[in-house]
Amino acid sequence: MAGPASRKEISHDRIVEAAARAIRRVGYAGVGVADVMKEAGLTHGGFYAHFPSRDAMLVAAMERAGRDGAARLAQAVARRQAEGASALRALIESYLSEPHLLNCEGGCPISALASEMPRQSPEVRDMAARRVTGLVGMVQQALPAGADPHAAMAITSNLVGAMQLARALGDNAQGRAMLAAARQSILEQYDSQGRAAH
Amino acid sequence: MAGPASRKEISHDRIVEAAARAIRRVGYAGVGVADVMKEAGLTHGGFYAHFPSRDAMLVAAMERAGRDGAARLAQAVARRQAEGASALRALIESYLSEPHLLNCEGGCPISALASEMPRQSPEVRDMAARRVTGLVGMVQQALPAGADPHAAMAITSNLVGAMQLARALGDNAQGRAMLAAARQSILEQYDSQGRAAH
DNA sequence: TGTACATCAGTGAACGCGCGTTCACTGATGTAC
DNA sequence: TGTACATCAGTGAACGCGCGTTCACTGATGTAC
Repeated sequence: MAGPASRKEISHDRIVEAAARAIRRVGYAGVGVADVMKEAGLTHGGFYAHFPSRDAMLVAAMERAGRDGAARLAQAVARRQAEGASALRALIESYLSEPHLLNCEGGCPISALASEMPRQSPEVRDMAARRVTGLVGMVQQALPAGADPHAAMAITSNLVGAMQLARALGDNAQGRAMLAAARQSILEQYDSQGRAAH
Repeated sequence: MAGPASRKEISHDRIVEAAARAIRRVGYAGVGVADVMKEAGLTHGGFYAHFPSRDAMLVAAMERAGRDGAARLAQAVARRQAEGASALRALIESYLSEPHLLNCEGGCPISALASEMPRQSPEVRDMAARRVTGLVGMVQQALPAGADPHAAMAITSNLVGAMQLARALGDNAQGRAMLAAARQSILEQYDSQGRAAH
């Protein structure tokens, strides 16, 4: 990544970025090579100078989406912690927030793609599994040092499940109730201050 | 549904059943009209005598999958309750079981399809939302009478999230750990006997 | 600095292929008398 | 009971269309002298 990026590297980056957004917006099965290239400002013919196959693009897109999603989440968490929230509360309230509910395209790729993962190629599945492990790790770090790793896994599955069900129900009272229920339940069980604060 | 089923009704039923399995196996985006008809023992040409469109089939398939999944789950729950488990424990251990992890095609359509739901037609989304509400209802009934409805929502999202992440991780130690973590966490928080029993 | 050439990134037409959908037809089932 | 006809469920070929992939070509960039 160091050094001046060549013209091709710049294009490659734009393609990956477009693909990372596309998989979260329309799903693995919904992304087309031509659409992604168009969104990157190119024509479809040049695609195979950048990737050996559509599947290889999916792998790169998943990696990028995971990295971006994690970075964005970390930012939101830091903001909330600066306002005095505990690490866990900051994470839970950032992840299960209304902006994240609405912004699937720019959010966590696990919530956006979880049920499609078992149907992907081994390469895509491996990358996806790594992203899941990464999210569990972020949750683990928000817990007190030495916390049971099972807690981080359980919280992660609750985060992902709640966001997906909320999106399935839609941007309405039902969807928001799903997010609120999960926030409340997790904090009640795992946040030392319980649901008292905020 | 009463009365002797006509030849066409029998075929229709076989098509819906095949579609209900197909959506859970390959996802909404992965099912094709011809595949479903073939699995039902018919040729694709006759499809439009049964449904006005592929999308209408998806709606019927979702309804059937939800009904079947719920019935199968209720059976498993009853079996476990007969062995002395609490209603909640029976539900959690049935849903987050290894057989359910492996049998996506015959299991809960919400776990199989959650992340694809926001991308479907209004008709499919409506049916899917009804199925989500149904699963929340089953959890609610397994909780003590008068329990906070938020608890049922939180538990449901944890169930669905854990099953999806476990499937994403695969049928290995990681996947099974995800299921175990969620089972433990839910029972610890909501089962009156905590994690003592069993 | 200027010229000639090689390299490179991207273009756009073309390819097979499988999809959802349509439709003329077939063969079986049911009905009328 | 037997015959003639109408109805019905399903068949299989065909349709446009969009997909992933390939490839001959173009025009810009970089290099040699």
